[in-house]
Amino acid sequence: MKRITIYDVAKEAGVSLATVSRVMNGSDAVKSQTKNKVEEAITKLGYKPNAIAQGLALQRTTTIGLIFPNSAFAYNEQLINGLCDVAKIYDYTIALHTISEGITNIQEVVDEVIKSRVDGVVIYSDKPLDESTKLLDEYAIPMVVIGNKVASNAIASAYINYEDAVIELCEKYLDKGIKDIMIMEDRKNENVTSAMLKGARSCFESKGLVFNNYLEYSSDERSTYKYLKDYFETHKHQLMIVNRDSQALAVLNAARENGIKIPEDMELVCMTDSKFTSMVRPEISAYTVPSYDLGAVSMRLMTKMLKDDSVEDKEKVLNCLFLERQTTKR
Amino acid sequence: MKRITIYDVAKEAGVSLATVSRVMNGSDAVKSQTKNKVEEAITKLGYKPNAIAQGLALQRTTTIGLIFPNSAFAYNEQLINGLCDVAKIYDYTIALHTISEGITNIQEVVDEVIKSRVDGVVIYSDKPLDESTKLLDEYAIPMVVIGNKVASNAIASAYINYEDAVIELCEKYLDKGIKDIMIMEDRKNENVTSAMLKGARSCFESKGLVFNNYLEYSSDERSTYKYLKDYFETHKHQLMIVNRDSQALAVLNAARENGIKIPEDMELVCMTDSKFTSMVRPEISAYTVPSYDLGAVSMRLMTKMLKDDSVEDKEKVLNCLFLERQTTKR
DNA sequence: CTGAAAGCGCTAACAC
DNA sequence: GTGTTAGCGCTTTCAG
Repeated sequence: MKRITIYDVAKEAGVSLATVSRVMNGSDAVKSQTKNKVEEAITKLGYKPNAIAQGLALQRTTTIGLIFPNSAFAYNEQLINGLCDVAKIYDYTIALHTISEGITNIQEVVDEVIKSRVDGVVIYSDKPLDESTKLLDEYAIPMVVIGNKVASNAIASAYINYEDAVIELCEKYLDKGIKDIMIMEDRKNENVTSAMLKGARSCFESKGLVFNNYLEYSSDERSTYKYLKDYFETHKHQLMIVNRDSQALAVLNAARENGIKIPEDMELVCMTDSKFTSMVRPEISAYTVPSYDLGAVSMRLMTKMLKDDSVEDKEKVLNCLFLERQTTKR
Repeated sequence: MKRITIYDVAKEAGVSLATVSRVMNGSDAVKSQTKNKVEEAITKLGYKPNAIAQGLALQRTTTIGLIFPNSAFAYNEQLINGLCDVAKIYDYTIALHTISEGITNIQEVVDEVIKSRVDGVVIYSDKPLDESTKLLDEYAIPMVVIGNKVASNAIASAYINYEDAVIELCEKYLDKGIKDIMIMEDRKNENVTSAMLKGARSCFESKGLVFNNYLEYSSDERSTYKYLKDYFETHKHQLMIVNRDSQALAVLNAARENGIKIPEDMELVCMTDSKFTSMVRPEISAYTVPSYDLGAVSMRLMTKMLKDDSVEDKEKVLNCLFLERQTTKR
């Protein structure tokens, strides 16, 4: 099918292209009679306006770029849904730019994004932001960063309040006299783990204690399990705090195989709930993370920035909620 | 920062815009001296070509649309990675259009896609294709459909060969004299389950038997578990075949709580492997699905269609491989 | 209320 | 080799 343009519609309706444009955009009052003629022509020809040409003429594309590490897809389904749903509500299209840890040159992605002339860009990052994203700032492209606390004029950010969650958790246990709390650190989510450590430290400090109990190991679930299997032969803690479901499972398996009973001998809390935590036995106590909301809020922030660049509150912090299940004692 | 155009570069370098365009596209031989001047100007000004203007001029956007049900994100991380990686290799950008079961009007999404003037569109679908996608065909937009067997001139497709996998599996068990094989059907993945049933039926038939053992229930993991917990009070099978990891977990839990031992009393095979299948105990025997490849192949198919529209083999079928673990007997 | 025409930034003939 | 110019499809003044 030949691509039909606004000219074709104009000819068919016997008006000028300007008039067609007007009825398309519902702008000025067009005489309802001619309006009807035009609309008939549009449906008759099956005309769909060319968003590219509109983009050129208007200097805006109504698409927002999304920079996302592909390793984060699996546990961010809901976040992406939130992002997409809100984008759809405000009639924005999402241009997806994935980055692969250690493979993709971020510089290149940023270049692409700039070339594509998106109206704004949303960046998800588990790690402190790369230098090269500063280029986006220079080009005055509105940005919202997810998972990072960033302060700037044209940059907004949204993230989960892991720090307070850990403070709450530690406080509860310290109050019960439980001090041997271990945080498992995997380097995949620097921001999250640093917030967790910060929370633990400040909580311990507030009680006149010092927190320095954390396990660092090279990540990937297989080796987490293997690492822990050795580790638990000689170690045990009163409470283990891990970040993701896969780590919690590794703890569960490794502990069991070393005769450590959960929750009797050792308790376990996962900071990021997923549908799997309640599907294994024992069910894993965890914090629900408002992942969908995080996406939705971030995109809403973006649309706001795009509308009036004076957004009052450029930093959105979302809290998570503890779900007591079977890996913690009542 | 003011958006700088090809005119600015031309002025800065003291040449015409055509020359700048030439060095950008590395086309004709440009005198290396002027080429240098231009390149200097480009870097000095930080010029990035406007992809929108290019799109208008060239009548192609180098972006391909991806229509994806948001419910499928969680278990298709690798597929998306495959899609993205290959798109990047061939310098295509991906415009993401999500659809929410029962909420999104597919017609609207298709409209958006057409307006956006993508060069092609990749559609992931667990279900038989919707009528409204025919519009894409009418507009002669190259399509590749993932997870669906579709035949047409401008449509290619790629999918996993679940049918043969099930045939192989059933054959093995029938040969051992095991006939009580149950397939669990969740309506979320119509295409997969229908392929599985087809496989089972044809295998049984080839042995002079009739297969009609399948459980249909309204999906979602919670209720799967609850449903099975009741079901296993009065039922037991020699082999259960399920589609996804969450279903396998539900079987595992429900069976255990009804005193059914796996694999001793009942064996279990999951058709779609995930990282969780080997993280639970017992580890779940499963078929590895070449999910990344499925994405990569699909996108490759797309790029091929975009280059020379005469792609010889428009149907790619990928096989899966059985991984024997602890929920099946040796 | 409607039409004519000037861009938006770039590519691709077509000249020189 | 390099410059000129006519579009690509649409929006938006500016006239009428």
